[in-house]
Amino acid sequence: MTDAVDCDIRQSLDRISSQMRRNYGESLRELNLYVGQDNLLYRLWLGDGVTQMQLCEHLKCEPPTVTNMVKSLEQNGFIYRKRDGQDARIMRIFLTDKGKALETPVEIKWRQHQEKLLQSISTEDRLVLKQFLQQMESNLL
Amino acid sequence: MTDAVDCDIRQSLDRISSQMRRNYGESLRELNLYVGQDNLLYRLWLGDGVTQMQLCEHLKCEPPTVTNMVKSLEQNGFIYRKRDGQDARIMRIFLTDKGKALETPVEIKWRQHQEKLLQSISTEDRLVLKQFLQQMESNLL
DNA sequence: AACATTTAGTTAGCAGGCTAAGCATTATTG
DNA sequence: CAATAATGCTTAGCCTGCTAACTAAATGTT
Repeated sequence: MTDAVDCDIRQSLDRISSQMRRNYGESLRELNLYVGQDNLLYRLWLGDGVTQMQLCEHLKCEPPTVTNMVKSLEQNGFIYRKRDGQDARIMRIFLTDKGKALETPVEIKWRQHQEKLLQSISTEDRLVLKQFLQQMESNLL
Repeated sequence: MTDAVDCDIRQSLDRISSQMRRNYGESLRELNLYVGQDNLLYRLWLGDGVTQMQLCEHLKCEPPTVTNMVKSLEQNGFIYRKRDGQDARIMRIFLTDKGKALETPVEIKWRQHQEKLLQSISTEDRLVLKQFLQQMESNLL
């Protein structure tokens, strides 16, 4: 009995995350971005000149992933890389004007997507839901 | 105010799903499987000789993805493909003994993973949580 | 019967994501 | 000071996942 419920929860989470990714990703294509790249840019909008290791931590992914994402974003003219003067191992990542210009349109898309996800869930319920999610999040560590 | 909560929910979902994928995927590597392949096999454990289109529907993904997954699983000896006698366009997918043998170990890993995710959440709370997730799921369609 | 359309899968090429291995460069330590 | 270790990043190769364009087979239509 409880098994059926548990099972649904895990599968439901899977379905939600993949559908979220699909929908949001599709929406981002209108800005010439791929899903995930917005999160890298988000870190840069908070502050430029960050190292790739710092991007790793923010994105919670491995260095090769960041290498690839940075390469793609650079080729599309959203960011540029500059070797650090002090430490020649370090690559610092900066926004181009094109990259800066995306902040507002991405935020709009993000809000739209969020609204769609949470429609018809009251503010109180959202708080309850948030608790559950935080619980699961810490369970996974 | 509400924005902060909403934002946390979306990000929380993202973090949970990627962490789930990482943890469960890592666990599946012990069985020589990649995350997602278990779901394809799961469909076959319910019944063999399914077409790739049916696998698409079950996995909720596009045909090329199934082509790749099937190729990989075939190369690793978990499944085999057989052209349909009636309709030569159709490829029917069958489990090998090696593929059949994975059912129990995968189920064990799945349960372990599920238990970890939902630990310290009561049965009643799980039901409430499930409602929220189903609401979000239908919101995305 | 001949042509057009739909269906099932494949291929190529791209994205995010991973591991393993390698390469500089910097820091540590004998 | 020289050998070693740690750090930051890249490359190669694999995974799921996508779209666009293709092939081959079955079905519809004229």
